[in-house]
Amino acid sequence: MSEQLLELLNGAGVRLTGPRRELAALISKRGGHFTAADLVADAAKRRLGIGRATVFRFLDLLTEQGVMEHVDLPDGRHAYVPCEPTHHHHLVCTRCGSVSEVEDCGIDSVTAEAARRSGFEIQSHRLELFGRCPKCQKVKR
Amino acid sequence: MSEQLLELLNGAGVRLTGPRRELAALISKRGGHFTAADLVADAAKRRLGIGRATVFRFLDLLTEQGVMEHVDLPDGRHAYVPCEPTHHHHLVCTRCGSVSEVEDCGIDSVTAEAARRSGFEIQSHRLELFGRCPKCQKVKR
DNA sequence: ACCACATATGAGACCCAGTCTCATATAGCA
DNA sequence: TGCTATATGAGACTGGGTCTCATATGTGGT
Ligand SMILES: [Zn+2]
Ligand SMILES: [Zn+2]
Ligand SMILES: [Zn+2]
Ligand SMILES: [Zn+2]
Repeated sequence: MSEQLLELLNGAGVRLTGPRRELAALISKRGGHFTAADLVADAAKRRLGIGRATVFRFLDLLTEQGVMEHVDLPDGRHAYVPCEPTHHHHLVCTRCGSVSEVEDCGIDSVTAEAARRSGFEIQSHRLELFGRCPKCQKVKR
Repeated sequence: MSEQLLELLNGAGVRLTGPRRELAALISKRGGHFTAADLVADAAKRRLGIGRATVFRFLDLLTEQGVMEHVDLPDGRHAYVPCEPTHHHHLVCTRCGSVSEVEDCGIDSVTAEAARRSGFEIQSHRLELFGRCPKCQKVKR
């Protein structure tokens, strides 16, 4: 899992440093979305002396490479989620935090219709879906 | 324009105070999206002695009443946009900042399809569209 | 018109996410 | 092994937003 990340970075003319390996491992161990503070805390707990700035720089790097994205949770928090470098949208489980990805599933017709009605020329869009993953649906409310 | 806001607040068991009237006027004068800092600056410029906290409290109040929403601009900035209290989405002009609203235009079928494929039970979604408004399309790049 | 009291306000401390700077360390390559 | 571009850590700094608390004010009842 974290090998994928490192392999990708390797092929992008980027150095494979100690802190980056460790952060990649921490991220893949989380599996779903997380906040920057979560990652910083993870690193602190393991007493790897990784600085705040390095964490943010690494998140930026992954984002540039297209394997990480920002998501604004319904409660307003700002989270990061690892993902594939193709255009897609996120399904975020509001209970356990797991994230699935979906391709467009026809949203292009929605944006086209919105453009037609409004006269806007649409350049980009952002769609996020929030709910309960299959596992969490089985848990009693 | 700002009368609408005040009228609405009046009907919601909320006090019609001086600062609220003034802020309502400033907001309606802006017309599109704005940041909290913009509003604070507007108020400061007029030397109404309105405190930061009051501005944020008023924005929260309007949000609770459903006539204001948060939008995260593509550049990551956090903006507020006045709008109708029904479910809808925003078309934000990235050049002049004006905002249009669109109803769902068929996004329900998109979310339904995503739910079917993923097994998620979808509770809410967020869709934002960014582009150029009709006016700004006429401006040379 | 007045009062009483719940509610709203302003000032400023505070918190948290994210950025910047700069001196030091290190990966990758000759 | 050594050189150099690149990455790092510490900590200052910024900007958005919240909290506290003493004071002010809208509003409903008289
Ligand atoms: Zn779940
Ligand atoms: Zn899409
Ligand atoms: Zn809206
Ligand atoms: Zn425009």
